[in-house]
Amino acid sequence: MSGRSEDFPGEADAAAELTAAVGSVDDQQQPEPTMQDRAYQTLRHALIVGKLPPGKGISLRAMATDLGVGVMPMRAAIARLSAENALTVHDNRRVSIPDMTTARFDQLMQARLLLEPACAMRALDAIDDATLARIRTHEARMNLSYQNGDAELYMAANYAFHFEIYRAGQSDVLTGLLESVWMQFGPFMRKVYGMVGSVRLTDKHEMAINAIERRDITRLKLAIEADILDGMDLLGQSIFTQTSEKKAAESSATAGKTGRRSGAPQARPPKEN
Amino acid sequence: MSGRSEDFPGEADAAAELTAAVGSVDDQQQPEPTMQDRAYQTLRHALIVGKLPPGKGISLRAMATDLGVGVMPMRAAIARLSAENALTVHDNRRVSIPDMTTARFDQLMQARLLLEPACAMRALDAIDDATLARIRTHEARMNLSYQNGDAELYMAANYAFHFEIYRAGQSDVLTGLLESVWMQFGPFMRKVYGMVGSVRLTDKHEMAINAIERRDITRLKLAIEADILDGMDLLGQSIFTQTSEKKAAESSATAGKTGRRSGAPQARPPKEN
DNA sequence: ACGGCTATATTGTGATCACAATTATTCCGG
DNA sequence: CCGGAATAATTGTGATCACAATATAGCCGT
Repeated sequence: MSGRSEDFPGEADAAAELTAAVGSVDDQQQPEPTMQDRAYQTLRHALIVGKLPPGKGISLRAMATDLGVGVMPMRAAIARLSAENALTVHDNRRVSIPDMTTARFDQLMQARLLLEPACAMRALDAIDDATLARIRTHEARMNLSYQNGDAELYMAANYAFHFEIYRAGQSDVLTGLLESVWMQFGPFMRKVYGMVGSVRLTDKHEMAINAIERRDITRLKLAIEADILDGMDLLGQSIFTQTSEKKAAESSATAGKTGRRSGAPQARPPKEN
Repeated sequence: MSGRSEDFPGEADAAAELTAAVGSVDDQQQPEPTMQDRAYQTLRHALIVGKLPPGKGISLRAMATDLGVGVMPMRAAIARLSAENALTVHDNRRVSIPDMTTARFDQLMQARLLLEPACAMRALDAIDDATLARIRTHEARMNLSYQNGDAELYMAANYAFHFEIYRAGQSDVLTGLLESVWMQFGPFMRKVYGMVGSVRLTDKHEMAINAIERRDITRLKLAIEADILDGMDLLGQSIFTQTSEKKAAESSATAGKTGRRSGAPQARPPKEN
């Protein structure tokens, strides 16, 4: 389990892996962050970057000792992530990374398709040269990490790219909702780590940058939508074993209605990994 | 109730008022809820119903003694609500109800307009007779509380009405995002407590029910959008002193771009209120 | 009477201990 | 060799104490 190529770097003892390079994806407050913020940011980064597998159980004390923080800050961090639906709390009072189902995948994609184009449109003419330069930097970092095969860095740059645009829209409400969505979406990416960019479709990020330069709002919207749909196809066809290939087409996110219901919302003993 | 008609029931000593009728707006888990869940549900209900004024400071120990719970459960509840952006945590490490600004109001309305019609459309043909009966019950409760002038009950029934529909869409992701939005939106309602339904526009809830009965998806979408826009006009014109009346038309949520930026995200000492 | 300084009170953060419940492990009888 | 019962370990929840930082009240000098 630990040595496979398509598997995870440090699955059981993700301690050192988690703490590495935490502040790269998000940092914006200087008044010396608290310990619970450090714990939160570490876990958050691991989630967005796809470092944590779906269904993995999260133990309070174990994670605290792994991360080198006390139990109390870790408790606050886990509580916060649970509130953001980035962690699932079962009725056993035990928390874990949410499971991966086609229904949840479609829901997350629909949320992205509803919110992200709107955020981008809000942001369009609020993007000044400095912001555009940062956006280009993120895209360059993406291409670089793509060539190097560094999937985690690729994910981090992808997150930074999108949210650099969305935050320019100056809607804390929408970006807050989207951060929750991305944290829920991150663990899905883990399953396609080996094949990130295996089929390199036309880069929708360049299209988005061009649209921003030309202040073309409809093209920007289309670029964001196309980028989301690309990822949707890539993940949807790789994660879930599609027996009937026509289902991939009609299970579109905007169409919704996956038809499958989960019965009790969350009532299943979580496996430790 | 006890005091002025348009004013709040118990502003400073909201202890007994907060604990009253907490499980009416939301209850769904039987394995004896924990103390932190009780505290969370109480505060959550107070937020959705509009019982808490914007800008009000939330003290951990004070709120704990007021609610009759320990400090630790209250800490967890506040942490959870802060993560859902229902409470604002300042860089002073001090939390408060978010402030009321036109920018935030527009952002919340845009989020509602983006998510709620989509949720309703998802739900349409998943609404069976039992669900429709519950929806009618909520609407009846709304009309009743409207006649009695009970604004809090009106708000609770309104929440129940909408989410009875949205939850039928079976998208935990979208409903989770919407719950955050509604908790942020609740305190805005407090400012128009006296004038709820003062101008009784055509009831969009009946229109929604009719659309559900006839399985008319476009009419349902229009009904939800119209309901949101009605509340937007009602609140937007009452809360904020609109000097130029044309601004009310062009500050539409879908258009976004309120133009006002808040500078530092959250850095202002909260008044205890 | 008013402004600036000190002292008191209250705040959030974090550690440590205790407890009940659940899970994992061990051990014994078959 | 296997299955079930009893023990041990680990889990989340909550209380209590300690501490530094902030806000409030009080006071005195002008």
